[in-house]
Parts: sequence; C-alpha cells; structure tokens
Amino acid sequence: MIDRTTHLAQSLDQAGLRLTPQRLAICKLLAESKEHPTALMIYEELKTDYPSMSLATVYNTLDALAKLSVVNTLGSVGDDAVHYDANTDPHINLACISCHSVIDLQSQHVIHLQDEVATSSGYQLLGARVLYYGLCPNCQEKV
Amino acid sequence: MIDRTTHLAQSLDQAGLRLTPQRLAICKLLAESKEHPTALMIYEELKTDYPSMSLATVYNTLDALAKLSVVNTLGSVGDDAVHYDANTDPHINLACISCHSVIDLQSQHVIHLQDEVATSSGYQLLGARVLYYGLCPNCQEKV
DNA sequence: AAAACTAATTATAATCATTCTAAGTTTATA
DNA sequence: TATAAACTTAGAATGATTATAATTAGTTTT
Repeated sequence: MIDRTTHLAQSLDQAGLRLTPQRLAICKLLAESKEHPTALMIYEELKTDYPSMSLATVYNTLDALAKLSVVNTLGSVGDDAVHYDANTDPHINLACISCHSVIDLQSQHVIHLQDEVATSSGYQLLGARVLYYGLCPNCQEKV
Repeated sequence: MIDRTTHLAQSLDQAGLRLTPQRLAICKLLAESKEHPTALMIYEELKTDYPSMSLATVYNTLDALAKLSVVNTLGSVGDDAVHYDANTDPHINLACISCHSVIDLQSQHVIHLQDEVATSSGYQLLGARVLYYGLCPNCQEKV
C-alpha cells in the first residue's frame, strides 16, 4: 500500500514534471491534510518552511495534479475559493456553509455510484465531486 | 405535481420576497433549462426580453434561490463560473471539462446516498453537488 | 566543467467572476 | 397622495485565479 504523498509525487514524476522541493511540499501537505485546503491555505501553511514560495506555484501544482486526476476539485464551499481533495477513492464530502469545514464520509453507495457512472455514461471519467452541504452540528447550535 | 417554475416562484414568495418580472423570468429560465446555466448565461438569454436587466439581479436571485435550497450550486466545470441546477431531486450531474456541458443522470444509488447522508451525518442538509467530470463522447472523438 | 538549453519559480500585473454601493424605481401601506 | 421598504440598475470594488517577464535551478552537450 503506497502512501498518498508518494502517489502524488510519482504522478508528477511520471508525467515528466520535476519533483522540486516546492512541489513535494505541496503534495505532502495535500496528502496529509484532512481539511481539504484551498490554494491560499496551502500557501499560508508552507510559508514558514518555504518563505520564497509563490502562490502561483501552488496554483500551478494543484492544476497539474488535478489534470492528472490524482486530486479532485471540490469547488467553493461558501467561501469563494476552490477546495482540493487528494483522496480520490470514492467517498462523500460534507461541507458546512457556515464554518466552511469539509469532512469525509465513507459510504458503500458512493462506490456503486462511481461504478455505475463509469460503465453506463459513455464519458471518460476524470474525477468526482460528491459533496453535500449544510450546517454541521457545531454551527447548528449557534443559530 | 406542481411545475418547477411555480415551485421556485412560490419559494421566493413564501420567503417574503417579491415576485418581480425579473425574478420570475429567472425562475422560469432556470426551471426549464436543461443546461445548468451560469449567471452570465441566464443574463445573456434574458437580455432580449428584458433589455434593462442587470447582472446583479441575476446573481441576487440565484443567491436567494440557493439559500432557500431550491437550486443547487454545482460550482465551476472548467470554465471558472458557477453552474446552477434547479433540479434538487437526488440525481447525478455529468460535466464535460472540454465543452463545459452538464447533463443529468438518474440513479437509484444516489437516492439511497442522500438518505444515508441525511440520517447518519448529523448535518442539517441544505443541498448537494453530485458531479462527475470527464470527457463526453463527443469530445473524446476530437482528441 | 563551462556553455547552452529547458523547466520551474518568483514577483507582479492583468483578468474576470462575483459582490458591493449608491442612486433611482417600483410596490405596499397608511 | 405621502412615506417607507424592497428592488433594480449601473458602475465601482474585491479578490481568486491566471498570465507575463525576469530570474533561478537543473540538464545536456561539448
């Protein structure tokens, strides 16, 4: 079982892209994060270790990873910024439109779903965005 | 079986919002469209009948409908613009990242999925975004 | 192991979807 | 009819993302 950081890095490598320290750091952060970060969030977190890092590099790397279908783009969650998910196994994302958190949810149904779409649609599938949104338990209390 | 345009209009009405001609036109277009339009697409289409229509009104109305959970926001489909879906019955959206078209797909699994998330997540669900993306049969040929 | 070439990064500027603001219109109400 | 509240409009502002140009790093050639 190959770890997720390696998987992302290998994908870049196999696509003929260089494994620069910046790219590796982005892969690592994205692979280990559970919070489905935006480009800006990644940039902010890496600033400490890579003070010269440019936001453009983050966007470029995320684009490359998305094109290689090893990360999914979840789109905005009420905060006008694209969130990314390095977990491309079939699963559900649950977003809170109040605190903008995103969590994962396992489900058998979503695995069947993916199979179904892949075989019956005629599309060459490159990614998925299975996201339900609403108020998380925490934010429901605040109302 | 109430028709979809009426449903959208009633939702605005019941929320205490006025049913202006602009809002009604937006509801109608959105309800009858099969192409999951963006704000700009709606604006362009309504320009002929409503030359004074402002893009801001389109955005405002879409926001209101989304907040009322009677339309879902699909996010971008490779074109950097948010697409909207007035069909909130559980179903799948299939997007082509090349021609930016979006079609619907029925599935039993997605109905179960919605039930499962609603009952087991603890979230107060307000909408869904079940979208698979890839290349449509048409665009596969072009490659 | 320097020269020549290519790829990647950076800083900054440009773009463009979306949101905000202020002014003017329409509708509802007294 | 006056008054206020809700809406629409046009245009300005915002801010995420993308493009550009210059610099740096890596690779290949000789």
